[in-house]
Amino acid sequence: MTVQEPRTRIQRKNHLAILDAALEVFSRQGFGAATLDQIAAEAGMSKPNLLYYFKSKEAIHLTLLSQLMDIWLDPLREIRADGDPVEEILGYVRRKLQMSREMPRESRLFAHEIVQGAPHMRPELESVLRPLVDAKATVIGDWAEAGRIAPVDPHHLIFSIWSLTQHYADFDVQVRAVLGDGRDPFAEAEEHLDRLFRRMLAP
Amino acid sequence: MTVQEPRTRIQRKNHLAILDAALEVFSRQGFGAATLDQIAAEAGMSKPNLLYYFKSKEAIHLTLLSQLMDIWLDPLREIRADGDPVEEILGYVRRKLQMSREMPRESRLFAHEIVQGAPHMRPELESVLRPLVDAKATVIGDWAEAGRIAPVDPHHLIFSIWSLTQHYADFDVQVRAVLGDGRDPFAEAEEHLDRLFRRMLAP
DNA sequence: GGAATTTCTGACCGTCCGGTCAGGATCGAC
DNA sequence: GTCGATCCTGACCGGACGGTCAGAAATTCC
Repeated sequence: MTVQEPRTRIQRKNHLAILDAALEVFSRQGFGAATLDQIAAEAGMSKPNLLYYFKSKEAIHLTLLSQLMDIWLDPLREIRADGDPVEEILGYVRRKLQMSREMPRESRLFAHEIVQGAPHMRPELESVLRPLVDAKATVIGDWAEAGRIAPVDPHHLIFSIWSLTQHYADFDVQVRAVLGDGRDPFAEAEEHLDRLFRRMLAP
Repeated sequence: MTVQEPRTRIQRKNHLAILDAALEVFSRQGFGAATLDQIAAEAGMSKPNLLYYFKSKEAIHLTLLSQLMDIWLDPLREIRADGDPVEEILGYVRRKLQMSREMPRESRLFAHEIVQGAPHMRPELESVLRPLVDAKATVIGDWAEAGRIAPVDPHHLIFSIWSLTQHYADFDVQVRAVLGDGRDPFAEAEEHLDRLFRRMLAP
């Protein structure tokens, strides 16, 4: 980011416009295939003006990714050790599926980054993602040991939740091609996943 | 493809070398971000020579994708209506997970294509994927109605199998970053998914 | 209303991209 | 061993790319 804390009204507006346009383009095409001209056009400004606000294509991408990591993990942070185990995990599933529905661009941006080997995010995977997952895995592991949910590998349970929910955003085209028109993939997914996890976790 | 059925020994060798190199590069970077120079270098030949065998970058990509669709669906085709329901579905899960382990490049190539909205595969999703999935969904639906497995939406069950197994190939970097060194994600996944689907499907 | 600052633009640059081409090297059949 | 077909290369092309720059337009502040 060129400017750390946008001061003027115009700066705030254009920063947002650029980041939104970049999210649109990066999530559709990936970082490498996206072009500054596309982003500039999507944001309704000229390329040099775009580069007045962000010093490079990479800078835009990094800003998006760093904002994303926090948003992405919030639903996981909400899991409470003192809640009802099944309902806590099911709540997490529901929140994650809702994010796939409401923020599919963010999901695809993340997918692009990881599929390509996380060239810009590897450090944060280790320093931010892993500790949080480990903490919550401990909570889940304790629930399993106490017999409050069925025995399960907590890390792989979390992977399962990620993959099952993000699938509906990242592979949206495939899901809709298979289901055909006139169906609501996300509504069906909510019921399906609710059933799946209730069965899986019932002690 | 320039040559429909490679005749000479050299043609066969170079075709394979190019397709393997292209799979490597496309699966890492996606179609748009990959370059012919990278593919040529990976295949150990010059760019003009590469273009002697395939008439364009797109032609290589399309060849890979059309080969992929068949390989990809083979495990699904193997599901037999006259087998034991739970074991048939678990066999499918196992075969699919094995593909993630042994063919992660193919998995990622497919992921890139779908995440980007399937610009080259949309027709085949409708004409090849959907009919096959519908057929197998009918089989699974019959099993559920007969009470031989628990009630489940067959299409979403198939989506679940896809997402849970492909996750270990496509998001390999993330899985390993979270699990840390010295673990075998695929071995753990096999046990985890076996448990998950047995619980989910038990009548 | 005018100076200072911020915002914006058209023209441009070097590089890399997908692809072409003329011709040279190599191979296989006889 | 020679001759035609196949295989391969260096040099090159037009276009698109990320990014720069000098200066014009708009905004802000007094």
